[in-house]
Amino acid sequence: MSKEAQVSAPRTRNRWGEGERLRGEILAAASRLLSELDGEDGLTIRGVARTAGIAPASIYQHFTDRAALVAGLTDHEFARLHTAMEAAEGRVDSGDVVGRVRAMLHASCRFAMDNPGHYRLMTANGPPRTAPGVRQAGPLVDVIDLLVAGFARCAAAGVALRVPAERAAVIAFVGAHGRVALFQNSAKHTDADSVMSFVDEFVSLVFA
Amino acid sequence: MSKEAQVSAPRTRNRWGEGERLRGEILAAASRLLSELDGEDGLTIRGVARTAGIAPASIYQHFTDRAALVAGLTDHEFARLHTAMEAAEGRVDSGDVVGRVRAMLHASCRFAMDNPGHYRLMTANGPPRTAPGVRQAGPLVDVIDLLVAGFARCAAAGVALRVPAERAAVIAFVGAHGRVALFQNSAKHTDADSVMSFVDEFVSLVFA
DNA sequence: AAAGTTACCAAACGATCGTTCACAGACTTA
DNA sequence: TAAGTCTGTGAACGATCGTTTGGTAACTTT
Repeated sequence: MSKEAQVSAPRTRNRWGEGERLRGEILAAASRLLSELDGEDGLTIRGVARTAGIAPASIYQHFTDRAALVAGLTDHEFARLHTAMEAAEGRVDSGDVVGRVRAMLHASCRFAMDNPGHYRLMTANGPPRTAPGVRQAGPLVDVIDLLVAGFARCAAAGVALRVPAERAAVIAFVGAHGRVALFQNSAKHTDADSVMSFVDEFVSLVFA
Repeated sequence: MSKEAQVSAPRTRNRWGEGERLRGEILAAASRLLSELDGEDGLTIRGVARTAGIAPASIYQHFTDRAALVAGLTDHEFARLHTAMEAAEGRVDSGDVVGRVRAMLHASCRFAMDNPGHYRLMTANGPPRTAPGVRQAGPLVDVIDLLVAGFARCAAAGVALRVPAERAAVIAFVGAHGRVALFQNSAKHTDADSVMSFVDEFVSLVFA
């Protein structure tokens, strides 16, 4: 990886009405950059512009400032995680309700382990300000709700839970999250499978 | 918080042979700075010098560069956590082996919730490079070992464990860690007590 | 008192950063 | 063809950064 990303072609402009497309390219470039230099440092306007092959000024047509960029990137990555979990769930036979929950958790772990920089970004920054008293919202809660729904389907299918579905979802997610965090801190990253089985242990723990 | 920390007195020099003292002051200042501007950004050489009331150049007598500074700060904070856990354990009657483990976990959670910036710094950066094959070392493992010892003492005292002490320690720590991470992401930080009871739930889970 | 050591700082270097502003090329409409 | 709009840039601004260099004042030794 040299210092300069690439000088390449002076970039083919987007056509009319496709100005929004650059926004996606910027987010993709930021995502790529975050993979290489993990840690929120280095995620600079100029750096993103460099890896996207555009001028720094061009970013300001889509993001008002750097904070908006990282916020947009965070949303983007949460959306990726969300769809990855849904896709994983969809690949499991719909009769296997427990397997579907496990699949979602596995997908979540794999995402976190494959994208440590993104995961850190997603968990490091607090949620958007919400009015007090109202139901907590935000992308993280959406992810957990996915699990809540999964556990609720288990209960509905006759698989007994030791705790309410909401509680089970938090336990499983928290266990997976913590185990992955421990994984990130371990020098040997070869034991990815053990993370998965650890998560399975947590899941089987909430069933009666 | 104004931009300039304080211009105050031009600082009273340390006496002979007490040059090492500045090192501690630097770490303390860095710790303070990390509390106010949490997030590893802003933890700059110049910023630390500012809050310590010294010149940026003075830092280089104790830390070769910025990386060494944050490494030193990380060690410093891990040591703080370690002693906090030991102190909490010591405050519980030594006959109450389970209570001592719980006290350590509670202390760990409180530290993490009280010092989100420090906690992030400690968990964000991987461990120091260790030769492959050898026992994993590093401050994080030392903290977990504290829990392993605590659970082992439970087993030795006749309190049956469902899993080996090492496993129990990881489960409890991972649960606590994940729950705290979730807490950090929640907008309402008023439910600190619920974190504690959640952790207790994890602990009681590993006992037969 | 002279020499040496320690503790610390002022000033500057080059680099990078976020952000703004005026402007240019491609395309559409009139 | 002329005017207007959209998509993107080049160049510069002030600020901050990490780090180095060459010192100075205080203190200890001789």
